[in-house]
Amino acid sequence: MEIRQLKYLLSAVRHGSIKEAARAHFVTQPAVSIQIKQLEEEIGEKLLIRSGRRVVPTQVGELFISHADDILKRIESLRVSTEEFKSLRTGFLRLGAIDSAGVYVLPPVFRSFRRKFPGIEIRVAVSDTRGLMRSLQSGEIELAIATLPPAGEGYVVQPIYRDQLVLVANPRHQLARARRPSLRAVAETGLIMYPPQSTTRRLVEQVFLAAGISPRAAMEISSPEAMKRLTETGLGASILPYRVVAAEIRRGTLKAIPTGKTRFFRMLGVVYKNDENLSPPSRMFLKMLMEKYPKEKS
Amino acid sequence: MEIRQLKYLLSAVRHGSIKEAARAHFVTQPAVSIQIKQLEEEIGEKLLIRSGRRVVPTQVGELFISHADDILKRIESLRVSTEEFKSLRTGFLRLGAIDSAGVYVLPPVFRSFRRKFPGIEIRVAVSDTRGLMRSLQSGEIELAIATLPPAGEGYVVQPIYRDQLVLVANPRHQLARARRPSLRAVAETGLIMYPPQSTTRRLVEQVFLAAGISPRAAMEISSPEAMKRLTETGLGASILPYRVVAAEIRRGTLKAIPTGKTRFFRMLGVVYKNDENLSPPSRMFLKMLMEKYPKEKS
DNA sequence: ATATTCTATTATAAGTATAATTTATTATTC
DNA sequence: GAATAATAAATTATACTTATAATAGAATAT
Repeated sequence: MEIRQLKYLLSAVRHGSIKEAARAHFVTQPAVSIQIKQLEEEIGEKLLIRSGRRVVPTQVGELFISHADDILKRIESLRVSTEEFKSLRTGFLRLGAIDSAGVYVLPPVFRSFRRKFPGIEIRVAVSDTRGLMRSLQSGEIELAIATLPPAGEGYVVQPIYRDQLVLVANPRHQLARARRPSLRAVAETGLIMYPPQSTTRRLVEQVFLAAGISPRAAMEISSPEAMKRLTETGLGASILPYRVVAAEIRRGTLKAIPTGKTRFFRMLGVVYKNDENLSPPSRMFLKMLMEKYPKEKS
Repeated sequence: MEIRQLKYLLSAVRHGSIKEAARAHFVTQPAVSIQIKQLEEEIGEKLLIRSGRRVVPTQVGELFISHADDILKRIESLRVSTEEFKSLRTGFLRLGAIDSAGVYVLPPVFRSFRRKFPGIEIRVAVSDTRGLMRSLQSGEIELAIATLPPAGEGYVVQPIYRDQLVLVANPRHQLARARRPSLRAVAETGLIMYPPQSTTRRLVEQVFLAAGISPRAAMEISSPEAMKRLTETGLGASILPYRVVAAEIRRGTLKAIPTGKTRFFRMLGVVYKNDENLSPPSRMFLKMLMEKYPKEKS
């Protein structure tokens, strides 16, 4: 049984003529005759009664056309759904992001994506870079906005945002009262830091290590918001994304401490498995993301 | 888009492997690879992610398999329906019925069944309910039209006909001459009854027992026609299906004796093992029977 | 750990077999 | 006798097979 045969049969019954059915499908009359005959042979029953000027379905023929009509409609519906999917009218966008990307980098892109493709459901998983890479590997998400460089091979990595980090402390903290504390002084004071596996933690440590200093962690916690609160409380200084603490600095509850020509920063980037297998929504989101944050040098 | 392609795709996803899908369809691996690739090219989207050891569907792939599954199920259902239809062109309908069902309930259904399916041979075994249940159990018949409730478990039972029973006697019988005989008088007069194992006998006895009376059997015989003849001869009164004695009452050879508010009746119903295993002719007969005698309350 | 086989799976290429279609013709029916 | 469908033979298209290459995990050694 072939889709073609069902189409021809349906057409022949609808037109009441094999000749017309053939014309409707842009084939010759024998093509239709043969296909219908094959179908009849396969099921072992006559489907059409050729009564001279018109062809009419037998009882089994009736059964066939009612089912066939349904089947062909469903095939058409599959076609339509696929087109809708391709044209981004429906579907899912599954991505993951680190905390601060979810808060500062993505929202404007989400907004314009939503406006352009209101039918697509956006699902964001927030985790640290390591967790994101795992989700990427397992296929839970197709895109990850993570701290660069991510661990793992075989990924496409595109930097999108240079995230400035800044040393902050409670204004009455000893570092805040110093004129311009040395890197060594900062290291010895005890910092509130990201956990050891964190990419940002490693980046920060590398800056210290380049100066031959090994920083001491007064406390470790993974949430930047929590780090901020603890720092405000005066538990220690911390090195945080500028955007996370910008409001507090303005308000005066945190003080930005100058670090001379030593600059802390991290690159955020989008990571994905490979171009070929991205779903249309992911592909589109990636495009819009790159337009918003044109390629940065890492 | 071809049925074959949908089958291969579905199979590849279900097995998580193109190789296995090929094996399941008794073709070589490239056959499946190529067909899926063609489908992908036709719709312009990747359907499978070939990630080494396993293949997994893309988002569009998911969409496809859910629709494809449905489409293939419907094609299968068309096949099955056709086969069922074909099998109604020839074959046997084997059923059993109690005497009065064979005479009064079934004939109109037989008539229309015969007209619609002239190629099917109808074989009716007439027996009492117990005998019918045995024949049902052994597979000699697939349907039984019996007195409810039938003994035995694991049967589907559908009531179809409320069979009114009536007390009759020869007009010169002592009960016939009484104004309105009491139930006790009837019991003591000695009745011509069905045999003790008969369902109808038990139903009748229950009515007497409910009034604290135990009826006496003047004679026991299993055929209602015989009971009727014996009653006409004046051998005793009997409680018989109204339809069996309607003509005799009209003719005056039997007299219907009023029993006040005590009403005798029995439910007739169709009994069968279970829906799944019914042959197409039986299924069709059952359908026509239920149309003729829409569901009754027992 | 890292690099290097090994193994299992999928993709590609070329040839073959199968099946669909066309052209030409014959049969059927009103 | 006009119109339509069926059949036959030839052609074209396409699905499949065999053989081989590419690829990605897993296993093994360094």
